[in-house]
Amino acid sequence: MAAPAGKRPSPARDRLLAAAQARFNAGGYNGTGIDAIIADAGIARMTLYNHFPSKDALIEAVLQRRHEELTDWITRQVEARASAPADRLLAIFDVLGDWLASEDFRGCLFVRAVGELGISHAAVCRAASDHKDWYRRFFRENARNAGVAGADRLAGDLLLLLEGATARALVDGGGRSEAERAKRIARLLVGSG
Amino acid sequence: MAAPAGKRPSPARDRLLAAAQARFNAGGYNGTGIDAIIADAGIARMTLYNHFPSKDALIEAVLQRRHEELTDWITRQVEARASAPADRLLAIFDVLGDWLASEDFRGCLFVRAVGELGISHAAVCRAASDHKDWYRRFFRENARNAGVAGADRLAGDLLLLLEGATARALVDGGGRSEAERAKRIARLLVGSG
DNA sequence: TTGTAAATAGACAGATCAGTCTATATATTC
DNA sequence: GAATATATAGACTGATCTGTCTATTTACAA
Repeated sequence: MAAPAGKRPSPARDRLLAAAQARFNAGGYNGTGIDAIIADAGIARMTLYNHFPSKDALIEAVLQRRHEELTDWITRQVEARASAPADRLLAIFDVLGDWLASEDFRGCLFVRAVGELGISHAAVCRAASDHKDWYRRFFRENARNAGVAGADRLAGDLLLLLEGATARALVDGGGRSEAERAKRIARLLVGSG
Repeated sequence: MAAPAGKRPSPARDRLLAAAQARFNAGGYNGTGIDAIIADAGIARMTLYNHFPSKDALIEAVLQRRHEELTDWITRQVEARASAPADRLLAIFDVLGDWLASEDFRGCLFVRAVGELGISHAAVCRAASDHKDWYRRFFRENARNAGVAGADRLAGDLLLLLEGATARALVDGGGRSEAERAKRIARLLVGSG
């Protein structure tokens, strides 16, 4: 059974990344030990280090996995809810509401990674920046396709709203209503473009 | 020389809290060890534990200190920039810009504390919630005094903007322009009240 | 001066951490 | 069946962590 140690998919690697993501989400990065992760994943210690050279590398892989998982989910959810670009600009806030109101919501893994590890971890900062850029592109392209003037500015505005609702939901809960609040403001911005 | 161990001010206690705040800001809570803090503060290990029973208690004290420091500074800055309630609703975003653009800005210590320590630390969650509530009250009272309709809703909206700009600045920098972005949206919301 | 309380340096305990090593087991491919 | 590669349990290292203890020193107050 192949797998060049850290690249290709494998059952153990999948369980490892899933367990690590759940643990990091629940307990933070520095607050989560390797032992808890491998116990959850049901794998041996060396299996982790055969796939990843270090905990830092595992964190980066978790963020990459989270990026794909989250953007795929959002894309599917938005497409299922709206087809017109202008509608999709707002529909993403309904999807956001589902996430913020979900049981295990604990804020954005990327923002938290920058806050906790930050400065010294260039790869983590880049992963977070790339992830947020995905939303910016989502907004900008839908804004352009909707014929909205000032698509760049609008994209930045909507990204700020999305981030704001996420942070508010982390600290004080009420994720659904914070997402609705963001959506209402977004509608105003799209309309007054 | 008095000081009932953990309550009243003392030079050592002040230096300790200042050093702890700077270290937590730069390296996170779990990522910062006691040794680094006492070395920066230039105090003995036991001096810390004479003032605070645990690292957790120190963290809570740092958050309390930060709350007073930050809200005092914002109050003074806003009052120096605007006197009319309606103007103060927007002036706080200029003050925010100064903070987000400052050298050592590393996101909101309260949001980061919830993200990193969260769940298990009730006192930390409460401190963060209380801190954010200060902004909400600031917005709400100024909105009421400005005669704006729907002051409660507006307060929540402006708080979301403030939080969004802060998170955006942490991940991608550009604090000044993110604060200006939030201010522009805020102006729209205040106007369309 | 004498009494009281705080601050000091530094050793220490006990736990936990990331990461390494070994020897065994398992499963696939030729 | 033989060869190859991965997964396994678990011991182990060395570092780091929070928190404790002791013995000394400093400094203020009566």
